[in-house]
Amino acid sequence: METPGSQSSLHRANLERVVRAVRLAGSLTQAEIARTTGLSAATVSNIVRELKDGGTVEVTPTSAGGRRARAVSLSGDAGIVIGVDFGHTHLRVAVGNLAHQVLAEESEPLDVDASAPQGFDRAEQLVNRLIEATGVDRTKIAGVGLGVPGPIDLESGSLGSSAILPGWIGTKPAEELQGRLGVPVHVDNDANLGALGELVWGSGRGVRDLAYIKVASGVGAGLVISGKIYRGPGGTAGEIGHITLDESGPVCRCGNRGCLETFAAARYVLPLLQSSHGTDLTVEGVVRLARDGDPGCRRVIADVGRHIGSGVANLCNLLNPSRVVLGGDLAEAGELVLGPIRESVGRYAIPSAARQLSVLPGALGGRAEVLGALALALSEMGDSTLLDSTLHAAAPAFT
Amino acid sequence: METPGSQSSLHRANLERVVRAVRLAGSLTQAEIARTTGLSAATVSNIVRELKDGGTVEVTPTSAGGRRARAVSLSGDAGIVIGVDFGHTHLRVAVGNLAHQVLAEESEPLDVDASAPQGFDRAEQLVNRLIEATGVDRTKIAGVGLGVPGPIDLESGSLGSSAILPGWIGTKPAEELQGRLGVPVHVDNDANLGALGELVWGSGRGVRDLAYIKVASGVGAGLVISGKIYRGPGGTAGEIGHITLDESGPVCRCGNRGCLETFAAARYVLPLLQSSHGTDLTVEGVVRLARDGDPGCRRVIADVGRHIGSGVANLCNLLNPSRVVLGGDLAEAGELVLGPIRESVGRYAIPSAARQLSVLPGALGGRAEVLGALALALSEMGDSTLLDSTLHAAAPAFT
DNA sequence: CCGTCTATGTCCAACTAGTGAACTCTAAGC
DNA sequence: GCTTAGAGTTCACTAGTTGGACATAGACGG
Repeated sequence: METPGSQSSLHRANLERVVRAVRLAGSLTQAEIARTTGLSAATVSNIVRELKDGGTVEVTPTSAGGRRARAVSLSGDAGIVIGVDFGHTHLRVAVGNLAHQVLAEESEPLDVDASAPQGFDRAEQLVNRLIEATGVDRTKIAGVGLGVPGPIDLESGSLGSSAILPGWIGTKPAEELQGRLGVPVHVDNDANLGALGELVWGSGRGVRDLAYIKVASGVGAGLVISGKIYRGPGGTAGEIGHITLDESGPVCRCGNRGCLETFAAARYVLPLLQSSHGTDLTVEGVVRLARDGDPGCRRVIADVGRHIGSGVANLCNLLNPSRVVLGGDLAEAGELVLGPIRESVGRYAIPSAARQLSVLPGALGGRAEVLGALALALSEMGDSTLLDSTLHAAAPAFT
Repeated sequence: METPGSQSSLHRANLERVVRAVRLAGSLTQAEIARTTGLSAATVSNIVRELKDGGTVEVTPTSAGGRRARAVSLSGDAGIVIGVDFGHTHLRVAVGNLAHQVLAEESEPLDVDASAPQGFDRAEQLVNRLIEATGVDRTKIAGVGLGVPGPIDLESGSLGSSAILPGWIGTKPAEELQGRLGVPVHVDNDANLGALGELVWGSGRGVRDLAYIKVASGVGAGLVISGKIYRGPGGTAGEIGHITLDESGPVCRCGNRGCLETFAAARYVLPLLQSSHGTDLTVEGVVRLARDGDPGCRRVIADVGRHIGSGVANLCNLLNPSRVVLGGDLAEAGELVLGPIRESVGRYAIPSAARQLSVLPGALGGRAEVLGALALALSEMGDSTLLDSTLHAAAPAFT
């Protein structure tokens, strides 16, 4: 069964091919599947029957455009995936199906002082609430994607140092949640998930290489290379927030000086405006004021943009992505921040690398990470979990 | 024949599997092939027969250890690949076979004033000389890898601006050489090929992610991600030489200021020593003097190392490779330059990314690029050229 | 309203390719 | 000399894809 290179593995690959084609297009007729996958009509016929029997796919006898085409689409309840995202102040949960449809989504404020167990309790409750609300079958849950705002150690799966709260350091979020929900949980940091979210549903659609830059309390980047998250051998790729811009700049929480983060992250930038604009400013507030014309806020945002642009220029020289997507609250500032970023990139990156680059704001706002968590669950389960169930379901029918 | 998902494609994949297993191990018995590939003994038997008939593989009736095992190895003359490398002052050619053995290698000085056609003439001659010297069959040449010291435009295949000589700009080296030699030529820049060379034969063996930093007249990096050269969507990834270290630093040939290159490349560094050490210094000379204890040269090399280290730290934060290999003449300085690099990396990179990083000197010296060109020819042809010939050769035997 | 046309989906026979089991072969060990 | 164990081969079987024949049903033209 598990032998690579056997015909059954080929069959499996073909099943995946069909499922993927259907998923990408949303709905296809068998003839279209045959054309896009390159498989013969006969093979497609067999595979579709098998998938239909397994419940993965629905065949609607559509009498749509023409003669007698039956539209094949992923059946909505074939499998459910869940995305959970712990933010600095929010907890977000989304429920989706294998057809890449988001069935429900909800967020609630997360108390900054909450301990890790409390956080997981809240997450579990919210997940349960959404499951009930959408009325999906719990046994259909194929996987959960989990986003945490901090580095995850690949080997141990534990949360590293620069996380939101000291109390969460060393916890193993995936294990924790898996224990509560009883389904496989895959975890990654918020920047990577944001990248994945924008790639699948947002500003990164249609691109294979993408850098998602998230500016919030810290600055991080999620890198997508050839359609996959790139984490690096040690799992800490994308730490754009700690590239050095000024060797004698402000001391950063990482211990170095003049990191990009010290010029762009909320915790370092907001204090600049405290004396003039009061102490309880938020990034959102600054953005709102800037849009309304406040010159101080505009200036600060532009400066942040320029610094981010320097970092992006480095990224651009090294990796040459075709698209950079800006996420986080700051992205709401639109051209006020994107303009300076582009200007900086144009100045500091080599022209051949900068020429093809497009810098866009994220299209999903704060939802990027939850949706990315959904996408993670989908991609981590491969299509294989789905297909396994198909095979198992189909097997009795043949004996 | 070209349909994906068909049995023939499966068969092809299995052929490749076997060839790869044999190549990696050098020599295997059929039973061992079966174990490592996961294929059944019967299948292996068939595949080996097919490959043997096609001439790709040799079966030596070894009466080695035990009962009756026949060692299967790639036949040395099944296919020949050639690597050609144009350096700033050298032309290097290597001839190898599919078993990853280098059969011959030769270099000669290349006149810096040579025009592009002269250069290609010389390359053609040298290739012919080596082919004769090794006595290989010209018809067995499966492909040629070509290295050029400048950026290659992916679409047009023409040489970009920052190349060695103005006269070469706009030429299409691959076409040029392909026309003369009559076999497929694949071209890439020297940094990428150096990375590939070190990956396959040098300091990068056994690693999947590698950054090769070449310091010469310019500074460039070749990035290997998941075992493959990463060029980026625009083909200009790895331009580590032009990340900005000091916004008000020296003006760089790229138009920006304070690029890493202005602190590390020969053309900017050698003048520093001119007043004290004379005008006709070379990097090699500086390295030699430094090893003999010359304090000025040591200082300059250490400074270069520190600056390179800053760039590597950025690279490390963004990409988190597990290994960085230093190439070019400067690598000969060994610890004199590696020490400061490591120190800088330790200072400017975030600890979790720096921890697992090893910084090594290249093991191949000036040969890295030619050998990389060989590897490029091997990888570009995939195993498929090889397998095609097998299939074609085998086909008549069946009819 | 009816025949023709065309694209869809299904069925069947042919073919490709991998697999387990039985078999042969060789050298080592007792 | 006999046994044994691992290596490689052969053969019958099975899984799975494919091309072609066939049935179907709407569109189009008369």
